[in-house]
Amino acid sequence: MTPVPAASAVTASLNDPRYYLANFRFVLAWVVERHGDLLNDAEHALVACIEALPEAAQALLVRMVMRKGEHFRTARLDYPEIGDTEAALAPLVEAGLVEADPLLDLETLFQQLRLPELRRALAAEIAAAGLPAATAKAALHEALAPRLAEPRRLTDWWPEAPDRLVRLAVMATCDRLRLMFFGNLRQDWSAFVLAELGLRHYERVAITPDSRAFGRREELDAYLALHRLRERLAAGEPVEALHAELPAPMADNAWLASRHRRLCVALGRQAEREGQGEAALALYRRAGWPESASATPRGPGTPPAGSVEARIRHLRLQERRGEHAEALALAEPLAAAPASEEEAQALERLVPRLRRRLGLAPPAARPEPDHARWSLTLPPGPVEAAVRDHLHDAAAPVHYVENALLTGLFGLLCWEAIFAPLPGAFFHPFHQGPADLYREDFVARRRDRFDACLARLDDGRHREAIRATWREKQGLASPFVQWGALDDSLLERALACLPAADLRACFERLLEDPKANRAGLPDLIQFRPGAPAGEPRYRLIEVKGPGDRLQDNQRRWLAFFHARGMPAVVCHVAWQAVPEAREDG
DNA sequence: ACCCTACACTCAGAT
DNA sequence: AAATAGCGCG
DNA sequence: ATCTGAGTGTAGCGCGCTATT
Ligand SMILES: [Mn+2]
Ligand SMILES: [Mn+2]
Repeated sequence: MTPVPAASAVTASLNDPRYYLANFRFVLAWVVERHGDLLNDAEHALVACIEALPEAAQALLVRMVMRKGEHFRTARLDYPEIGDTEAALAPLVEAGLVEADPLLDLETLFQQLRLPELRRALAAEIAAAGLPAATAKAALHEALAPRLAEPRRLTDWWPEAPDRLVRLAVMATCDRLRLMFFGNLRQDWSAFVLAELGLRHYERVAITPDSRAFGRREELDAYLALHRLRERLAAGEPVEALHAELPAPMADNAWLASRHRRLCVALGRQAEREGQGEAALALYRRAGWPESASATPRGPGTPPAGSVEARIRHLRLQERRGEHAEALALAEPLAAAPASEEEAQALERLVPRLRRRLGLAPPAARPEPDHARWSLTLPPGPVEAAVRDHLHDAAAPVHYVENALLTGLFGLLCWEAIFAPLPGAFFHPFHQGPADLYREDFVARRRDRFDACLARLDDGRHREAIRATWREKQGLASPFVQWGALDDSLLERALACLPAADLRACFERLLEDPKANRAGLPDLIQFRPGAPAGEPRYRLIEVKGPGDRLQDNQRRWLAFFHARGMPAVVCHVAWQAVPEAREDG
């Protein structure tokens, strides 16, 4: 085991005017050391090439890497700590890391030039198209796009341009390095600065040298391929083209297979919006019943391995298309062995609708909502605060906590299990939580650790354990603890009033499906420390204003509270009529 | 986990 | 021409 | 009237600059 250095120990001091270069070089060294076998020759050569550049050139390269897009006007590359931009640029162009005067399509030209510049550069075209001189940028682009489809260089688009334009040629490789380092593409170079500024604090977790996100180059390639398709989807490209390019899911990597399914669902939803019902169904089928393409369908009574959301969307789309019998034939086996509470809940709504449409006997009537209901009429305002203030009493204080209290207590009690240094869970200094938090086997891999943490609920040790973590880990990023939403008095009231058995039940439920059950908890909690013995010393209150309704995850938590005999109510609010603010007239 | 997540709010359509 | 969205930045 | 699904909006570090409408 080598300890991962604390984030604060690896981030460059902001007193260094080229702090960002120090951070970038830290990543280069880290990747070469730990992921060297995943780099091809060209990538190794690129790293060596960068290291051999003059420092000003390296710094300018990193400035470009950290900025948005690949194209830059040289006038916009003006950095005091770098000095002469042209001098710093020359070695980058020489080495092929930056392309001088690249071909630009019209869209890029419009991004790079300001409107007055475009009017000068394209004066002839604007006149030829008969466009008014004051045409707005978007309208100008739309009007000229058909006539100017051919890419040209800036020196051709606008020979009188006062500066040059360059293109960073290594952005894709830098993204790949970033992906190897972070194990995702949502984190970027700013993680270093935010940590250095003290805006983010991370737990230090020991890791093995071989602990990393990717074991094989093909996995990186697969991640990047899915990511590029997702980007094109977000950019508005029609689904048809993307669907055709969808790669086969990676058979031996459950994480990447799940990312593949999520992309299928996203494509399916867009296909629905585009009116491509058949394509949407095919995508949902692919994500929802992934192994049904092979010749090994699972036996009856076993839920499919695919995405619940994909299956439900498939059924709903079939319903909308009038394919009720086909939908029911798929739905009934699922209802007999749902993969999760979410799926069961969705099918409880779907199957009766389908059966009714087909003239079949409705299934047994669903039980009525079994949570307590209150109704209040209050003066208008933010609805949760209105109810909190209405119910609040010195002897029965109310806190507006939503998910923060129960997930926070869980995160504090189970800190050691969550941040346990398992292989593949932590591999850089900027983890909010373990990388495998939402994977199928997250809990199974840590069962004993979680059991040990929860065992403290059985003899009251949990209180001191939670307080200790609250003190010692204060402010460290955690997927469960929102530090700002808790305070000492809330914590002490919760520890005094929440029975350990109730906490244990909630935490077990969280562990059954951390992703689905981490949300949906009621808005308010009221503590009654002085309640007579035998009466509950807390109650949970979900507030609903006019026009709001319970979400699925809220209903599932309420059903759970009811089944466990835990006090939870839904409080429906109506607004008091406000005396009309009269206008003088 | 800033194309994600969580929650409330809004609208439309079915019953 | 004031308001605003997006970006760059530490 | 009630239920349901789908879509939208807000918020995510905070500040200053700038391009655009
Ligand atoms: Mn709420
Ligand atoms: Mn609510």
